[in-house]
Amino acid sequence: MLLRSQKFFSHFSMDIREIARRAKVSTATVSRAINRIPTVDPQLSKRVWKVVDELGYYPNTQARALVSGRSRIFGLIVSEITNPFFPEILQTFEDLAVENNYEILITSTVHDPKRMEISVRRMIERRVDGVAILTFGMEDSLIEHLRFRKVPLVFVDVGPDAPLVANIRIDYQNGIRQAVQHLAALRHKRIAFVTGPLHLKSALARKAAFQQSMDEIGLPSDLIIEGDHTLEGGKAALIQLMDFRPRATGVLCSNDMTAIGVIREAYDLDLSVPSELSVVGFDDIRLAQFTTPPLTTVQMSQRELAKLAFQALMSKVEADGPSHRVEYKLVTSLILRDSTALAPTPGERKKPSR
Amino acid sequence: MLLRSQKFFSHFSMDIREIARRAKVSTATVSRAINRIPTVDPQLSKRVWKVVDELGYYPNTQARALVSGRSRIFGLIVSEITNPFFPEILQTFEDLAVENNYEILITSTVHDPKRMEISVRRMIERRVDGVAILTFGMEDSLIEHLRFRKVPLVFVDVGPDAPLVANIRIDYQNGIRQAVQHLAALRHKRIAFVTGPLHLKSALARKAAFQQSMDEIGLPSDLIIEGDHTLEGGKAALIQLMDFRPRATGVLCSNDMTAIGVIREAYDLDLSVPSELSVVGFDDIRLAQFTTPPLTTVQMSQRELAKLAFQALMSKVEADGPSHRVEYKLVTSLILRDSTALAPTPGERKKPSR
DNA sequence: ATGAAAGCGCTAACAG
DNA sequence: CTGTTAGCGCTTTCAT
Repeated sequence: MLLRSQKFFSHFSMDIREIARRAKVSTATVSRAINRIPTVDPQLSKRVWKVVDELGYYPNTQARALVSGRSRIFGLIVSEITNPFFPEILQTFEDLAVENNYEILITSTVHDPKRMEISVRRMIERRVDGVAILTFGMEDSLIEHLRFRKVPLVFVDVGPDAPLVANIRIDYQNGIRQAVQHLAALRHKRIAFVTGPLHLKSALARKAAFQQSMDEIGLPSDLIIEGDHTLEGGKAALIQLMDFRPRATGVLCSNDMTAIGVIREAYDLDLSVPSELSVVGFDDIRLAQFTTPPLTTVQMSQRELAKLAFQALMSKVEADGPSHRVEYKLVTSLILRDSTALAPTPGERKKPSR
Repeated sequence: MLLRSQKFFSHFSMDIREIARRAKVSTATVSRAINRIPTVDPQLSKRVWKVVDELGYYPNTQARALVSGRSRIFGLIVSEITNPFFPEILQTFEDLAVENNYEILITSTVHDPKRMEISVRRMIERRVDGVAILTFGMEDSLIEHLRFRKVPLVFVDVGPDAPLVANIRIDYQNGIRQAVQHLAALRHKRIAFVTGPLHLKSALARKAAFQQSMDEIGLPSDLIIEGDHTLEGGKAALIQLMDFRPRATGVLCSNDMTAIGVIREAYDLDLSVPSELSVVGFDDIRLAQFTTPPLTTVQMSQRELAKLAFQALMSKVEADGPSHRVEYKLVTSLILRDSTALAPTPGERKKPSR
């Protein structure tokens, strides 16, 4: 009671009733006007909007969500925000959220099973309208929690095949084939591959794509080193690679961080990139443009990926009928920069070892 | 009616009443038990929790927020998520959010005044409990919207001095002085500074700190080039710098991206870093570890900054009384990596121009 | 200590 | 086309 009377004095907590009163209409009409229901009399609508603008009224989304049963929030679960792969994705989600009047509930599992669990709980408590799961690997039981509550889901590569679950399949082969053929065209014969952690589907798929691409052009894919998608892994991989004879003159990496590690180790070994060693990455994170030299890499467009994911969620939410299962495809392709060059002629080394 | 009876069959949309029924208590007791109000009978509490766990009940945060008047959401407004300065900050916010049972509403203005406006609107509509504004520059009128609604705010460097507004002041001087003295100790006499966009307070402050630090040790600060905090700006700056005689042997940059641009241009000019040119950055973004060579830079801890911001908001929210104005301080300091070395001896150049 | 009941701010039947 | 009214799921007096 006291609270309500206070509102007469400070109108910083306006509600729809107050607007109704001042515009001399019912709350229903205010609601309709604000939601631009076409059937409202333009006269009344104008009156309502006038008051709304004058008072700086903003509808309370919580209340809306409560009654409408839709929060207009999408969850986004990533494995680590600081992984350079994700900021671009988040930005794209943000852009689309603004465009479509949603909010993003971002969550970062930091590879911790407990955090994943919390992550899912948070999504459910906030009653998100859908979740994009961009973490490489997640407990099935957690996914069940979401599916149980009929929350639309979208995965990359690893999603279960079920209703209300969309899947974005990455075509690794295309980009990796281009990379291999690019190196081959530069007369590289000894082309190595540094893998990611081999328990990840995506890392496995990249490796397989490499092998197939080498097969296609009759080159042996015997120079395969296991990495872990980190800079340190890339450094270690190059060191191992130096022991092989004949030496690799080109290295294709399972992701960009690995490639950056390779470049870094090459620098430490006084091995010049690209004149003595060509390096190709994968992902095309923003950082790839900023290395010295700028990295030739296989692009897997983060913007495109995010767009597909967002659209997948939107269509599941808007869809009334039993939504058809949809598969989305994302193609990869090579981006040429300066970390690749003609293979060095055998026997000739530009710099003597220091 | 129909809706309610459906719930008998599919319990995926449990509510507090259903829990109450099954635990044979009132909804009030359920609420109390869940919120761990100490006065509830342990017996009843146990009964409630049993049902809650069995049914996988998660309270509806929207409803909670509606009645409690607190959303447990903090807004975070940044200028661009893809700016490498921010992911670490967001991750820290995320960590603290999990710890304290909040959510983060992230918003990215992408330097667009319209987006800023939308950003503020979104914050208000979702009834956030506080907003951290980490965008360099924002319309006063927008800030007014938030202040008007008594939303606690925290700024970095640029906040107005008002109640409910916290401010984090950065001590640029400390780190920049260390950088200057580091270069001086390496016998650099010609030390240049590449500024950021000079309409930004933070850029101005860095430049001033440089000038003062040079003064302190009796070196002239005549080599100042205006940059724009981008890689391209850094490249352009170094080109300009090459015209000055005697040439600069050390360059301090207003941020890391600029420094990376300088390194990149040096590479293009076949000028070796650090043996012919020492480069120092500012911010210590993650990327700084990944450049070739790794960048010596002034650290402004993003984790620390984020922590201060989050705590500032928390304390404003929890505080009941008229909150005392608080100023937080963040100190900067030099991180040594490999982009700096002894100044080259005059007259001696290792490589002839190519 | 527990329960009944009144709302939080909004939308959506349902009447008129 | 507009208004009345019954909730959405929860917390919180106020009685008991």
